[in-house]
Amino acid sequence: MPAKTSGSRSSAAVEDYLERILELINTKGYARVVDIATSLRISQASVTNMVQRLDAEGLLKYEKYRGLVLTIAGETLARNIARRHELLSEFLQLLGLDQRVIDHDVEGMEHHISPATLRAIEALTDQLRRRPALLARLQGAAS
Amino acid sequence: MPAKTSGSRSSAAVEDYLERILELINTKGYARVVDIATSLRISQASVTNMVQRLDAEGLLKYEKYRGLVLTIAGETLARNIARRHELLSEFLQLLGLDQRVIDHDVEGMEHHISPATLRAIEALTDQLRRRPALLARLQGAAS
DNA sequence: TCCCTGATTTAGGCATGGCTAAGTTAGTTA
DNA sequence: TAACTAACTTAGCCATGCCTAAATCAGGGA
Repeated sequence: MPAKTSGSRSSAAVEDYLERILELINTKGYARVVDIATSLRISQASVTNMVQRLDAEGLLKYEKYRGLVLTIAGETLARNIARRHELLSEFLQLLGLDQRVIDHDVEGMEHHISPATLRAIEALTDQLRRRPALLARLQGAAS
Repeated sequence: MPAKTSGSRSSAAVEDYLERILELINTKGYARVVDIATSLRISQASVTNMVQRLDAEGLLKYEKYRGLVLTIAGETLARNIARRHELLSEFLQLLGLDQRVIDHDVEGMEHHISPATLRAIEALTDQLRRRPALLARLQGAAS
């Protein structure tokens, strides 16, 4: 079986891991198993398992007991996932929703949004930002 | 353990079943195992399994080899799920997205949208409908 | 250097929600 | 009414991803 690189859809779990790993690397400079586990609120054992799988899929380089780094493919994917997360989050913020609701909904939705839909939401967000009157009207309706 | 009625979050799978069952009942007058299976593109055995579970959860009444009907709780829930699906679908249609993309994304997202977010999107949809100029600008960007 | 401890890994399970194969049921048809 | 067949159910299995408990590793201090 050839190494799976850009093909083969990533699962929601894989996307969550990559997103957190990139975030940890960006903020702390590295991503240890214990940090990933804490951040995702899952056990360290589960993280070890998934990290081995991500290594097998070529999304990161992993050395037992030592640590891990994202591959180019993994980092590119992680960046796209992070960007999607941010765009959705900004869109919902514009609608005046509570940040906890936003975090919950984005976490659930983000794995199911196709590129075309994301582009459309991005364009909509841009337009909404320029229409404060419209926004004011919307934010009255939110929780 | 008391019968679980309105409490306890439904899984995405449960929501998908209820949505299809209501749709079948509305269009054909009944929902047989074989119809549900075909509609959801899963095996009849899987449907039997889930239908028994939905019966145990009080969302429908099921008689072996005979058929099923939604309970009040099940129908209410199914209607809410269907409405959420429609609202999301209409919103994405307004953005000018391809119907196949819409179907795919809504199916994925719908189970993760909270009531507050749904209300906000509903309000946004209402406002967008009144602004053809804005819509025209958006639909240029979509695939 | 030896040991202690926190970090990590392995082993073995569990729940969800799919599947196929092998029966069972019941309505239709001859 | 007997049998055929489509619909349905049961039994047993699989993958994904999570878990806990029990090793194992590695770095720092005595």
